[in-house]
Amino acid sequence: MDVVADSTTGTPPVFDHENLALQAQTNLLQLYLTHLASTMVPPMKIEMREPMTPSFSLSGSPNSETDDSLSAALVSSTKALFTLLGTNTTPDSTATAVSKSNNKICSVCGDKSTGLHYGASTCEGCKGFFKRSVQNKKVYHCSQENCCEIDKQNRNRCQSCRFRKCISKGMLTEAVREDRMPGGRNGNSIYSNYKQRRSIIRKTKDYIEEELEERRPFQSLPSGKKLIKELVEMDCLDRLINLRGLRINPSTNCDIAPACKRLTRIGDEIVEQLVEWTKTLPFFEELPVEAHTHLLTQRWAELVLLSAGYYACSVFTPDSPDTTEMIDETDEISFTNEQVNLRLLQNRLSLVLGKDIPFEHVSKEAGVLVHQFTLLLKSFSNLKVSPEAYVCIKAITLLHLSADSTLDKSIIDKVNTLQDHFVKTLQIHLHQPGEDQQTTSLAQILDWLPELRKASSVLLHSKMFYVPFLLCKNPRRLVFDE
DNA sequence: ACTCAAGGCCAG
DNA sequence: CTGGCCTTGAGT
Repeated sequence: MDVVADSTTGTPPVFDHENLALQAQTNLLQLYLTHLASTMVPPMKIEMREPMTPSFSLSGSPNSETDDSLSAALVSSTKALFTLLGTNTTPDSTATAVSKSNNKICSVCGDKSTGLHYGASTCEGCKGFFKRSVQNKKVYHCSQENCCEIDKQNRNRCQSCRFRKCISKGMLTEAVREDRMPGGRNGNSIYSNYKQRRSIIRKTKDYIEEELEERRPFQSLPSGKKLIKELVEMDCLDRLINLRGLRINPSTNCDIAPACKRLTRIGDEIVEQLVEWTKTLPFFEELPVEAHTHLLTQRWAELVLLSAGYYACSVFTPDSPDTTEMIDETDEISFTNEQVNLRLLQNRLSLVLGKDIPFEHVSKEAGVLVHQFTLLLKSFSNLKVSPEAYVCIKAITLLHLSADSTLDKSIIDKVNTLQDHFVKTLQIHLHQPGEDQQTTSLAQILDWLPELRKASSVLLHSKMFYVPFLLCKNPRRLVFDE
C-alpha cells in the first residue's frame, strides 16, 4: 500500500524529488520576473526625474549564463508569458478615443489644449511645466496631502500635484529629450509601449476617473469605493485557487511522474497568476517594471498565503472555534487544529500524487509549514476581513518595501506613497458605516502583517508552495474550465 | 510643402 | 517660474 515506505533509504524519495524540482522552480520564478521586465521595458535608455542608476540594465540580463535546464524551461513558457503581456491591445480605439476626448481641453488643467505633448493633450503651460520639471530633474513636495485639485486657475499652487497629474494623464518623462534636439518626431517606441500598457487598464482607469474626477485624494490613483470595487473585481482569486497543477483527472489514474511534474509547475502558475493580477492594478503604469519585478519577487509568498487564507475564511466561514470533532469525517480545513490540517494535507497529497503518502512524511516535510499556516489562519479569521479589506491588504502587502531595497529613491518614495494610499483607503473602508459592526481596526490588521511575513519565510523555506492551496481547496472540487 | 510635437526665448 | 509664441526638423 505504501510505495514510499518500500524505499530502502531512510528519506522519502517523493519529497526529496519534489523539493529539488521546486527549488529549481524558485530560481525559475526569478527568471520569469526578470524576463517580464525585459519584455516590458523598451530597449532605449530611460531617464527619470531623479538621476537613474544604471540598474536599468536589468533588461540586459547581466548575470552569467543560466542553467541549461532552466533556460529551456523558461523558453518553453515564454510564449505563455507573452500572451500575459497584453498583446490583445486595441491601439486604434485607444488612440481615437484619446484624441477625440482630449482634442481641445488640457487633460491636466482643463485649459485650452494646443495638441499632444509628451503623450497627453495639454496646454502650453502644462507642456512647459512638464518639460522644465523633467529637464531640471525637479522633485516637488506637496504641502498638503497630495490631493490638490489642478485646474486652470490654481494649477500653479502646487507643483507636486500638478506634476503627478501630468504623469497620471499619460505624460511620459521619456518623451522629454535628453539631448534637447528640437523638431522631428519621437520614435513610436516611446509611446507604443505606454499605450499598450495603458490600454490594458484603460477601462479601469477611465471608469475610476469618471467617477472621482472632482474629489480625489491622490491624483494618479483615486481612492474611494470605485477603486476598491475594481480591485475586488480584478482579483480573480478563483484562478489562483484553481491551479491546474493541483487538479486531478478523474478518468485516468495518474502516474506519479505526471503528478510530480504538475506539482513542480505550480510555481509557474502562481507566477502567471500574480503577474496577471499585477497588470490589472490601477497603479501598474505608475511604477516602472523593475519595481514590479522587485516587489513581486519579494512578496509573492506573502501574497500566496494571504490569498489562500482569505479564500479559506471566505469559503468555510470560521465561526466554529471548536473544530476538534470534525476530524476525519469532514473535509474542511481547520482554523485551530494543525493536526486536522496535516491529516487533510496527507489525504489530498495522496490524492494528487495518486498514491498513499505516510503521515509521518507529510508531518516531517510540511509540519512546520502547516503549523504556521494554521496559526496564520486563526489570527486572520479573527480579523473578519471583508473582500474590500482583503484587496487593500493585498496591495499593501505587495507595496511593502524592505529597508534594504535596491530601487531608486524616487521609486521607493512612489511605492511608499502608494502603500500609504492603500492604508488610508483601507482605513476609510473600515470606518464605513453599514457593515455589521466592523470591530476590526486598522491597527489590528497592520499588526497581523508581520505574522504573514513570518509564515511566508516558512513557505519559502519549505518550497512546497502548493500546501496552502491544497489545504484550502479539495482537489476533487477544483473547477475544470478548459 | 505641410504637419505636429519637440525645444527655445523672454516678457511678465 | 510661467506660459504664449517662435523655431526645428523627421515624418507624411
